[in-house]
Amino acid sequence: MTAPIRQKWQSVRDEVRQRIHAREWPPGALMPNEADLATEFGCARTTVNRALRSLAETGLLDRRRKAGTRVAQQPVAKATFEIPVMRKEIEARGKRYRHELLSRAVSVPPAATAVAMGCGSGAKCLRLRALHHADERPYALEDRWVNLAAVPEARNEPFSEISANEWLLMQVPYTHGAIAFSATSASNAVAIPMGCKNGASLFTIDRLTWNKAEAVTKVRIFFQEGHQLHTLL
Amino acid sequence: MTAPIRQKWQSVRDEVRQRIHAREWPPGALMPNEADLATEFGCARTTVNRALRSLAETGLLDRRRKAGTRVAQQPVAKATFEIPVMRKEIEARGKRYRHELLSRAVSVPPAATAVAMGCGSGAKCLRLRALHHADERPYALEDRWVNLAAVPEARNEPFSEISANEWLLMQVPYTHGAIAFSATSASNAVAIPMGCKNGASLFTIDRLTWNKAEAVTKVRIFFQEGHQLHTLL
DNA sequence: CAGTGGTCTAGACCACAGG
DNA sequence: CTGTGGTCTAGACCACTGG
Repeated sequence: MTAPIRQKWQSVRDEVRQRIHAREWPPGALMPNEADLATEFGCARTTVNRALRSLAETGLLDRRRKAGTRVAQQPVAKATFEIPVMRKEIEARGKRYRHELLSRAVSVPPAATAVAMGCGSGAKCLRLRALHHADERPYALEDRWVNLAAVPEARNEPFSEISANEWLLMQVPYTHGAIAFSATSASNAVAIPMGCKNGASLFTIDRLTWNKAEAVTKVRIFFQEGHQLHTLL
Repeated sequence: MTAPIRQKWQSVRDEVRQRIHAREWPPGALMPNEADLATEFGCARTTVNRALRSLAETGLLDRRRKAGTRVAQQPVAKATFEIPVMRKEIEARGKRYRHELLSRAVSVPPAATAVAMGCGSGAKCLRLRALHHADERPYALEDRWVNLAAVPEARNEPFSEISANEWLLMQVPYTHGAIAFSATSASNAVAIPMGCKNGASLFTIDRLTWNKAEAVTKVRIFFQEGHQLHTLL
């Protein structure tokens, strides 16, 4: 069923992976060098290099100059998650998306937030709280701070029609960010709009976004009870 | 402070990223083709290809044959997490690691588990429950099913000294797997060994591991209250 | 059909770190 | 010092797909 792999570097990658799984090259073993493998596989060294590099990126191989390439002793699992725009995530599940702005106000964030964003302790930020609905059922609650020093245009944007989630992506480029996953217990302020019990266990994403040296936005998203984030290894 | 980038493909990647952030190539815009960029940057097309490929992998670019390379309209954030062996994770935080086996029994898993693992409904599995301690405080609770048809050696392994986590990694290769993150509410069976309140909100990882067409193990790990999983974007 | 990205090659030079 | 991976090049052919 699966189409045969035509690309040579993928064949090499698969063959190497195969040998590792077959214990031909057990964990910790030193593999032949690139030039020898290229000869054996009848291809250019560049091709072997690409294959081995891709395996090293997944953590299966450990490569060092002069020391050579070794099979990792304890491969560290690397899981890559895609964090799509909320609208797309919901529509991809075949549900209808709706965005509801709960509150919008300019204020000075609490000290902990200001520190995390690295903006002055008296800096004005725009705070937005919004619900993302899937088929009219609350799917996620978003609690966001937007740094007005970095994004002055946000002051004039109502965010009633378009979610801050999407608006920021369109308007403001970002250079880097940090993200954290955790589990939190629903407080009243969260449980009431979400329609879940107080104390319910909610999957939570915290995300901080920067543009150069300036924090753009900090957002915490609470997902409805039972929400899971999946991926393949 | 940061060492200058010597590799040309990284310079090209950074320059392209720069232009995108500067709106020189706004979202949706069509970029010049590889050959033209190679001329402009004074390098081989291969080098440009590697730079653009790396940007496409992070979701910033959208590349299609004949259609060319475009800046993504809504870059999908991709977060990569490393899921290390529990021992290393704890020791990396400067804490002392200890593994405690709570129970070990051979039995037939519940239907839902058997289905998820794709083993026959009457298949014998080894069930292990264990605590991972950090400085003698419960750090995570592991609830695992090991498919004895795939790993018969596990029947004779006590798992008192070495955790199943590490033993399986050493003994059994795997070809692929699935992983899911969620938030669960601590039942009594979890809360008591973990020393947290019943109903506490716990970050939870479910992981299913396969070797070829055979399920090797299914594990659910509950982390102590407040646990976070971090990464950079 | 034809333009674009995807890949492969043979050869070269270099940075790094082991011995 | 020397072997190894990391990178770069110039050129080539190919697969895919938009027009």
